[in-house]
Amino acid sequence: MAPPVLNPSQRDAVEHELGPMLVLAGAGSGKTRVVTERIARLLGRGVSARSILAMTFTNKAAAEMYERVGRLVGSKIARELKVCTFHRFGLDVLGAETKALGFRGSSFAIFDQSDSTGVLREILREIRAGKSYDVPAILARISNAKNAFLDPEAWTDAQRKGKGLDEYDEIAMLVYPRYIAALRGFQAFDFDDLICEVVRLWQRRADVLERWRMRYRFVIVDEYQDTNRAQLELLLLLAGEHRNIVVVGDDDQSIYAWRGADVRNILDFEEHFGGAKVVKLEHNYRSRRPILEVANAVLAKSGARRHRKTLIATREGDHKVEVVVCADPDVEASFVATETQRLLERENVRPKEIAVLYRSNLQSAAIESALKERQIPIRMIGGTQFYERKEVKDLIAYLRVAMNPNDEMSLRRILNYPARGIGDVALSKIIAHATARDLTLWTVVTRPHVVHELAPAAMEGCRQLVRIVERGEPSHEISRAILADAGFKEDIVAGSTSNTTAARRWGNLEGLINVFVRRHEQGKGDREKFAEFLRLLALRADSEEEAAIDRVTLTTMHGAKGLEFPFVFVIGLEDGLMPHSRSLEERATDATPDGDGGDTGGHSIEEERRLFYVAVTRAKDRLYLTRAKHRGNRGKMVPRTPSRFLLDVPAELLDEREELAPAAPELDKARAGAASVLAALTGNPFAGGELPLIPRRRS
DNA sequence: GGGTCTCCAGTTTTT
DNA sequence: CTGGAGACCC
Repeated sequence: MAPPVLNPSQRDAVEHELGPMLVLAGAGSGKTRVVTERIARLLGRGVSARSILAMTFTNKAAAEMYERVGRLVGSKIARELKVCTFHRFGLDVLGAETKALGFRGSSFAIFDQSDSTGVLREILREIRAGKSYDVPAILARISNAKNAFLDPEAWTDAQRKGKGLDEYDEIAMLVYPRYIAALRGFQAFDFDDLICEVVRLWQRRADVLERWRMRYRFVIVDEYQDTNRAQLELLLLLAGEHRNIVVVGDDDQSIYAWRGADVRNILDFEEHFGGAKVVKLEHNYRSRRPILEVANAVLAKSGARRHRKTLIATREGDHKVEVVVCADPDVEASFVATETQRLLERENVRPKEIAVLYRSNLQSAAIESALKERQIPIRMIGGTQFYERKEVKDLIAYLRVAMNPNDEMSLRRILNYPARGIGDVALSKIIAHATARDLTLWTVVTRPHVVHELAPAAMEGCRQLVRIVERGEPSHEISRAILADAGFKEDIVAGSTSNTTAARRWGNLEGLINVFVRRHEQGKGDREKFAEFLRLLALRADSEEEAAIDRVTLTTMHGAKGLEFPFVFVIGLEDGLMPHSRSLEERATDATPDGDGGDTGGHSIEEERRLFYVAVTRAKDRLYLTRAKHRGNRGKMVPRTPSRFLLDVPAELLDEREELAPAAPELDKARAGAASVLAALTGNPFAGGELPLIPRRRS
């Protein structure tokens, strides 16, 4: 792929030694290579591996970087480096500084979204019963405030100064301080805290900051365009003095403003770190020329403030990018599936070389079934993370309580799950009793008879729970016993709308237990390691890798960032979907380039354009862009206009054709049916167990 | 306390 | 058309 010799700008970046540097790395320009070679070079120049910190956004990116550096310098030295996600780094700092934080004990919990949502829901119930709010929406606002490094007061000020405060702003401002207090009550941090609390700690404790500054003399940040204000503050504190900071990123691939990323970080890097060297990597080693021409055409129309870059092709090609205009989504899906099948059968392409990208998850179902009908193996990226699934979290909560009965969040979660007669009334009585006497929740649950007027059923429920939890030291065997005793299977069957969902959920639990078994076999099954594993689960979204599998990838355009495929379909290129209608609603008034008016989350049309650019640049050899002329909108079919981004591309760069009717897959139905049952398990990365037989739900 | 019904809304998502 | 959450009833 990339030539063995570095090009001049790459070499420039690799050889940089001291002081700040911004590497503007266009899509496919070999940035990971630059980062890894630069680390190797630093090491070769005598820099101690222990003083190098490289931060990324995802575990996957961190693992890849670590692995590639290892190949370059040997795993022994690589192990001394700190290569991790931002959040992991935050966790390390907080974990090492529990004393300075004034914590009781040395550990704290990490809350994921659903934990946080639960806490917030409770707060809302307390303060304003009656009206129902979109709790995740409020949480998102609080999260945005944290990402912008605004505490409740600063945030309130900023909000008041800005113009339109809607109901949700008001309510979010009201609950923000309470939310923080509630987390502290649980001795917990949410994801955002892992960054913000480090900054706060460093701000008030110069001595602590100094230690970390001394420790990490060289800081490298990947995907810098995705950093938020809080992360910038962290970097300014950590590296502002020695200024050995290298950031790598591409403002043209900034697609996460809606969750707090602030492109201004990369645009204004030279102001934040004065005298920074800037290197642009514009040679693209991934995509063939016709694909890059489309990508460049998309960016050429950008009205955003940006570091100007134009991708330079290094690979020729004679297939123009194809635009396929389909009658409707069914035709679109059947086109994708038929063409995929053709590639697999006639052109000797492997499934894993193909990807289908869409703007919204809603679009995946049609493609998914069209491919399944033809028995083409698929893998879907995204969707609910394994460890976020309800049933998985339920079992984990049991284990956490078994490990540590004072884990109150987990205890509350399982107290009445599966239902055992402890409803709202009983729960409030138990909590009231505990609070009044300053007892832990667990203490009360083990002695339910002391609670005033507790219903006999609830009392029995408590005893039952205690029996289940106190079965013994948590392990994979105990996990199975918990599932059986607590009645997970029965609850899942009763609560599932279909046999396949029940099978999938039960399969997830089997998968989780498989993970425990594997850890046990690897000698990581002892109490300490198991407890630590349970505690940090929130941080490992994608622990198990399914890299080797040979399947067609289905993912959102967001999910595709950082990936590449020889053959790519980008579907649904219609106004309203891409760009998404939400981005079109935006008040046309505040077009301030660095407008902080974007508290709405910053879904600008320009971000949609960049998203399209990201999608296009995933393709190495061939790119198909599809759209439907009609699409169902809540029931009825509505005519659709082509995406404005498609219209931004000169017609001569595209090869357009129409697809009017679906091509029927040639295949007998019985086999297709069997395929879809099997496919129900494909969402499970650990699919190892057999499909459990679950009785049909009684009707 | 728990099961059923109805109504509403419906981007993107890592840690 | 779907899923989730709240209202409502047993």
